[in-house]
Formats: sequence, structure tokens, C-alpha cells
Amino acid sequence: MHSLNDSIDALDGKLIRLLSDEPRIGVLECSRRLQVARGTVQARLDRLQTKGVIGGFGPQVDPAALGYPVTAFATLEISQGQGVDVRAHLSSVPEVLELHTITGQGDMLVRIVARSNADLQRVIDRVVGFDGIVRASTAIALENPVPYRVLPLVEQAAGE
Amino acid sequence: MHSLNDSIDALDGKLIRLLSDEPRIGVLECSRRLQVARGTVQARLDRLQTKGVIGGFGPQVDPAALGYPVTAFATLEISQGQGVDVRAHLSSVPEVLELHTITGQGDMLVRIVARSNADLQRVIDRVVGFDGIVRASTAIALENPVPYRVLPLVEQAAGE
DNA sequence: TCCCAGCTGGACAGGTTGCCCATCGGACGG
DNA sequence: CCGTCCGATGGGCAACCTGTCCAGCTGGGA
Repeated sequence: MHSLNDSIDALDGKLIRLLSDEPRIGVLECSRRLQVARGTVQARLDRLQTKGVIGGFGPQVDPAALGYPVTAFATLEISQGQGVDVRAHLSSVPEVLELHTITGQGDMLVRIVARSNADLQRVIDRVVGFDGIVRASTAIALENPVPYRVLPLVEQAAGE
Repeated sequence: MHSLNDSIDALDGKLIRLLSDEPRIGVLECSRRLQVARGTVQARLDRLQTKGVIGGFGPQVDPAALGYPVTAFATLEISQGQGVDVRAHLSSVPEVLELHTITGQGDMLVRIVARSNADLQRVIDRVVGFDGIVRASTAIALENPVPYRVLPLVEQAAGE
């Protein structure tokens, strides 16, 4: 029935949704809500974590509440062969929350946060003040109509 | 000592780091590791959640493990006054994981995932096939040298 | 100096976890 | 058609953790 190539099924989907809605509930409570045996929930959770679908249950920290309410995205143009050094540099900056390499000649996309618009200047200076970064263009995030979410995707994957 | 304007202190920082590293441990185990009383850990956790620093402990789902290994970022140019409709449209697409409005005339930044490069075409068509979206430019994420992280920021905020 | 918030250590009942087992059912291959 | 295999079930067990009290201590601010 199940192989390692299988995607998730409807029960997995409901389980993920349930845990997303109310993370504090335990395995037993899940089994009650989903009308299945406790062992089943435990087995599903183990399998989801083994397969990597669920990475963990770490605390979701809000940078804004930490004092960093400003988010910005910077596109960096990197000179040839400097990729490794630039990555090391960027990963050493706490305000760099995420870094992707993207299509385009030596381009990178960086997500950064700052304490204020004024502070953003300091962060940008620190980010781009490094040999190997040829050019940078920054866009400040004004609003976040769709915060990061995965549930709709989970339900689509579970519904097949 | 503490007011609502206070940022987090060193103990809060250690607590967040500990829970990030080993999310399965409970309050009691935290108190043992941090060498403080259980009540203290409970009080700190309550405060962090009340202040919004910790949003929750939901499962961290990996889209790649769900069958969506391709990530892309699209910049959309929106015609005047169409913002609301475009947001509604984008939030109805499961593959849209995140949406920000950014500086620049009517621009939006969208994070999308797809099952394959070929499938990405389908997703993009669905995303941009909507009145009000004037132009779209897409960048495929090739690598992710720095996955989303907050811990360095937490430690900086806690270290003050 | 007094006051107060925060931390401590302890206690309690109740619920939950991790783990074991025997059984049942459907899916599959022979 | 039958045997095998795997997942789900329901039950039970000891150990543990949670939520919630409490009294006492300490350090900093008024």
C-alpha cells in the first residue's frame, strides 16, 4: 500500500492541519479528534518525520516581535567565482534570514530584516560591503497579504 | 524589571535555541537543561507567546518532501487599483506560499513552488492569468545556501 | 528602608507518553 | 483460492509530565 514514494494521504493531511491549528495538543487528543487509534497517529507522525515531510515542531519566532519589523528583499549580482565567499559572508549576518541562488548570471536573492527603515541602511551596507558583490537592488516589503503558508499545498497533496 | 517594551533576555534566548534544537522535549526537561525552576520556564514561555515572539509550535512542513521541489520567486507588476482582486486571486492558488507587496509602482513579490520545471509553467500561467497583472518576471531558485533561520537574530536580540 | 516582581523548591491529582501485545482486515502474489 | 504481509485497532502497564497551587527568598527601584 504505502511505499516511500507515496505522497501523503487524507489522514496525514488532516493530521497536519490539526497540529497546525492547535499545536499544543498531544497524540492522544489527535487520535480522539481524528477518530482513529492512538497507535495510528503515532505511526503516521513517525512516518511523516522520517520521510521529512514534517521537519520538526520548533517554535515559530516572529522577527517583528523581536524588534525587527522591517523586511526587505535584496537581489545581489555576484562576480564570477566569488559565490562561496559571498555565501559565507551573508550567512554571518544575523539579519539575513534566507538566501537563495536564482537564475540569472550569478544572482542571489536575500531576505533581510531591520529594526527600522534607517537601520535597514546599516544592514544593507553590511550585506553588500563585501568584495564579489557587484551590484545590489533592494525592495522593501510594505505589506504581507499572504504570510508564509503550506496548508493549502498540504491539502492539495493529500486530496489526490 | 520587565515591561512589555522589553526585548528578550539571555534566558529567553537560550530557551528558544533549546526548543529549536530539540522541539520534542517538554517544559520540565527545559528547566533541567537551563538549570532553572520549572515555573520559570513556564512563565517565560507564556510571556514569549503572549508578546508574540513565539507564534506557535506548529509542524514545519517541507514542500519538497510533499512533491514540490521547485521554488521560484515572481515579481508582479499590478495595474492601479487592482491590488485587492489580485491578492484574492493569488491567495487562492495553493502553490503560492507567500506574497509581499514591495516598493515600486504596484509591485508584488510571490514565492511559488511546483512539482517540476515543467509544472512551474502551469503554476505561473495560473498565477499571472488574471486581469490586473501587467507583467511578471520569474526567477527560479537553484540552491538555498541559507535556509530560513531566525536563531542568529534571536541571539543578537538576546545578547543586549 | 520598604515593597514588589521574579525565581525557587516542593507538593498534588490527573492526564499523557512510550511501549508492549494479540487480533483483525484488506491487498497482493503465488 | 489461499497464505502472507502490513497497517490499524484496542487494551494494558509503569513512568513521566502537566497544570496548578503554595510559602519563602532575593535583588532592584521608589
